[in-house]
Amino acid sequence: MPEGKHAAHRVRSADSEHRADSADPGPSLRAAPFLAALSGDTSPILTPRQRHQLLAIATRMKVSPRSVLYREQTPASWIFINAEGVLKTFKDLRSGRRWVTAFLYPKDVFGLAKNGLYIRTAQAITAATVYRIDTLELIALLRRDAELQYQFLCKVTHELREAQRQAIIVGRRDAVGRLAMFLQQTESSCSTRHHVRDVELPMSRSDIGSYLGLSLESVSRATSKLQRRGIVSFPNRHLARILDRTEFDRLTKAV
Amino acid sequence: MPEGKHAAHRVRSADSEHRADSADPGPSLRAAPFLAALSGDTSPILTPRQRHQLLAIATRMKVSPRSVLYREQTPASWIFINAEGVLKTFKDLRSGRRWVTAFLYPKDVFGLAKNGLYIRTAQAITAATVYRIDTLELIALLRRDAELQYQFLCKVTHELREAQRQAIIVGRRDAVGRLAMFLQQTESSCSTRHHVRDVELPMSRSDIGSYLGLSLESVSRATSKLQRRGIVSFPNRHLARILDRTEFDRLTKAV
DNA sequence: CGTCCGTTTGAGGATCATCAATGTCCGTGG
DNA sequence: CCACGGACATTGATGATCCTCAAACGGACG
Repeated sequence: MPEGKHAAHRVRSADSEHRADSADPGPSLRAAPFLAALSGDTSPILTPRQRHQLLAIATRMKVSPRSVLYREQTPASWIFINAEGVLKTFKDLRSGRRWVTAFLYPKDVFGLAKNGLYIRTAQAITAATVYRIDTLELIALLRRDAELQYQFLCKVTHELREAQRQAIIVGRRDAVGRLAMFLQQTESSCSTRHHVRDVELPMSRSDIGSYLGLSLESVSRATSKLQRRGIVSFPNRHLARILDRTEFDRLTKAV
Repeated sequence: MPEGKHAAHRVRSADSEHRADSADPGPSLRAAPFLAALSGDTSPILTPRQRHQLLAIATRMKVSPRSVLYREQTPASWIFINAEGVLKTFKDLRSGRRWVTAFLYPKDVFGLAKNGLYIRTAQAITAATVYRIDTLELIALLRRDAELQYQFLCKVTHELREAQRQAIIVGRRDAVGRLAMFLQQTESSCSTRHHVRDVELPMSRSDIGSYLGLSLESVSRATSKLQRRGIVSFPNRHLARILDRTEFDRLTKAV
C-alpha cells in the first residue's frame, strides 16, 4: 500500500501566525451542542481565539489520495482534524476482511487512541488537507482551557451518536435499507454546495460494503434495485441522485 | 410498562455532605485514559475532590427492575451515572423491533441528548442505584473544572470505542461469533467477584438479541451450539461459564 | 487501442428470520 | 407444600436474504 507523500509545513508560533496565515481560518469542529435548540448545527462552534490556540500547536498537511496517515497498533502521537477532502478509518480483521469504521469529512476529528496506540488505520480517499496536532500538547491545552475542551466533548459525543447509529444501520437485515441509510447519512455529513438531491460518494463500492457490513456485490445489487425502482439514480460511480424523496425516506425511516 | 417507584433523596450541600454522607463514595467513571500505559484501567480516575463536586449536584436514586428512568424524545434534564446494578438503553424502531444500544454497568454514564432531547429510553434491568445530575449544572461545572471535564471526555471517548466495537460485532454474519463477542465484552464490562470463567447475564435472551441484531431464537440456537461444542456452558439463564478459553478466544479473535 | 481496476450480473450454498409448538423456570395463590 | 399461571426459553420447519465463486462489462489511463 503506497504511503503517499505528506507535504507538511509547520505553522508559525501563535503570535506571528495570525498575520502570517491570516488566510487560514484554522481548524473547526462539527458537532451538535448538548443543549442546542433545534437545528443551529451548521454554525461554527469554535471561536476565533480557540482556532488560534489550536493553530499554534497544529501543523497543516496536504495528503494525496491513498496516503496512510497512521496505522493501527502504532504509537498515537497525533490527533487530526480534517479541513478538506474525505478520508476513512478502518481496521483489518483476522478474517482478511477490512472493516471501515468511519468516513471523515471536513471538521471531523480522528486519531483517537487506546493505551497510547491507534486503534484504526487512517487513509485518505481523496486529496485532503488536515491539521495534525501533537496529542500531548492538545491534552495539555484542553486541560487548561475548559471551553475549548467542551467543544471537543461535544464533538466526541456527536461521534458517539453516529457510531451508535451505524450499529443500527449494520443491524438491519436488508441491503437496500442499509444503503439508503448510508446515503442519508452521507448526505447530511458532507455539506456540499450541489443540488440537494445529489450525494457525492468519493469512496468505492468496496469501501461502502466494508462500512455497511456487506459484500461489494451486495452493495452493487442494492444500487441496482434502488435505480430500478426509480428511487435513486447513479449518474456515475461517485454520485447518487435521490429521485423519489418520499419513497427514499420511507426506506430510511424504518429505523 | 410499569414506571416503578423512584426512591430518591437529595444529597445535602457540598460542605455538609462530606460528613453527612461519609459512607457514600460518590460517583465514579469507568474509562481508559487517553495515554494510559497498558492496563491500569481498573483504578478509579476521579479524585475525592471531584467526587465531592459531583455529589454536590447529584441525587442518589434507587430504582427497581423495569423502572424507566427516561424515555426517548423527552426533554433531557438529567445525566445519570450508574453506581450499582445493570440497566439498558434502547430505541423502539418503526418496524416494531426494539434496538438495545447499550447495557450499563457501574461507573457508566448515560443520558446523552441531542437537541435537548434524550435519544434513547433508559430502563433498569436489575435493581440499581444511580446518581442523577442536572444537565445544566453538570455542564456549568465541567466548563469551570477542566480536570473533571477531562475525565468525562475520556469516558465518552471510551464509549465511542465501545460503540464502534458493537458495530463490528453486529456486522459479523454468524450468530455464534456475535454471541461470543458479546460474552467477552460483558465479561470485561462487569468486574464481578466470581470466578473468571463465569459471566453474569442479567438481561433476557430477547435483550441480547436486540443488542446483537439477532432474533431471540437465533440467540438461543447460538447458546445451544456453544454448549454442544463444549466451549461455553449455561448453568442457568443468567450465567455463562467459559469452559474452553482457547476455542472461545478463537471465536472472538476473528474480529 | 489495449490494459487494468473497479463494477455489474448470474448461479449455488449457507445463514438467519419467521411462524409455530413445546419446554422450563419462577412467583403466586390455594 | 403443592399446583397453577405466565413469562421466558428452546427446538423444528420453511422461506427470504446475503455471501461466495465466477464471468462479463465498463471507464480511466497510458
